[in-house]
Amino acid sequence: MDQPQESCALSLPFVDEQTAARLAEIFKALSDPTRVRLIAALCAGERCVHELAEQLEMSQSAISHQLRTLRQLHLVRSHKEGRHVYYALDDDHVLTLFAQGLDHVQHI
Amino acid sequence: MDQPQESCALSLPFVDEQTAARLAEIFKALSDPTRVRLIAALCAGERCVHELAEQLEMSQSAISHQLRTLRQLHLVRSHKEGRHVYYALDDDHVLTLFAQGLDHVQHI
DNA sequence: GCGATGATTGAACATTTATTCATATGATTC
DNA sequence: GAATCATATGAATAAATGTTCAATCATCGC
Repeated sequence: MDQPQESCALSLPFVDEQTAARLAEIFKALSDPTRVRLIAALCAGERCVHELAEQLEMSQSAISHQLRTLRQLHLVRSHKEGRHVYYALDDDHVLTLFAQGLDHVQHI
Repeated sequence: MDQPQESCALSLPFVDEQTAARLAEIFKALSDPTRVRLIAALCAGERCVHELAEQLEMSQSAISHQLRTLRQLHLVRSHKEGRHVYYALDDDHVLTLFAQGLDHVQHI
């Protein structure tokens, strides 16, 4: 508490501009309520677009746009089955980050 | 890998709209490169505004504005000493989140 | 008090962002 | 082939965001 500098110096030796930018980019992916809800929904398993739109009570178009953002950031992946496109979480990286954020929010 | 839904259902039972909003708000705090660099700088210990401005090579005004954002989100706290205002990380909550994000970025 | 330094504030501006709307593409069913 | 369903896309709009600029407030040394 009194000396945060020492407890941090070990794990965070140096953050250059590029690292800061990439870090910000990752956090930005989770900085929107709609995207957070999408990630949360996909935690229960893969879903197609109109299922997500129904669950979030938002337009299919809005959901599709946000899914594209998440896809471009490699947070979700998609595969086609007939006329449906199923989305799922891409890797566990962001999931742990997400869960930890949730932990913080709920434990206050 | 094959069944992300099951590994998640345990830790993420339900995320309502309010929780999603608060979660997004926390991540949003770290979604800007300047704020990330500020947090990183403050990991080395408390700093006054013009030190931070020097280190980040940005105007004092820009830094002050961002510090206000961080202060309002309770990520940093400040105290006055003479004409200097020293900023420090507020709690460890966000630090662990920050460190984990950094971990992800660096281990790819 | 006066000038200089450190910090905050508000307005202005440019940029980004999220959603809506309309439209297009692709696949299925009849 | 026509109609329908599921999705994607692009333009448009409104809202939010980050930085700059100018002005202000507070504190220190002279």
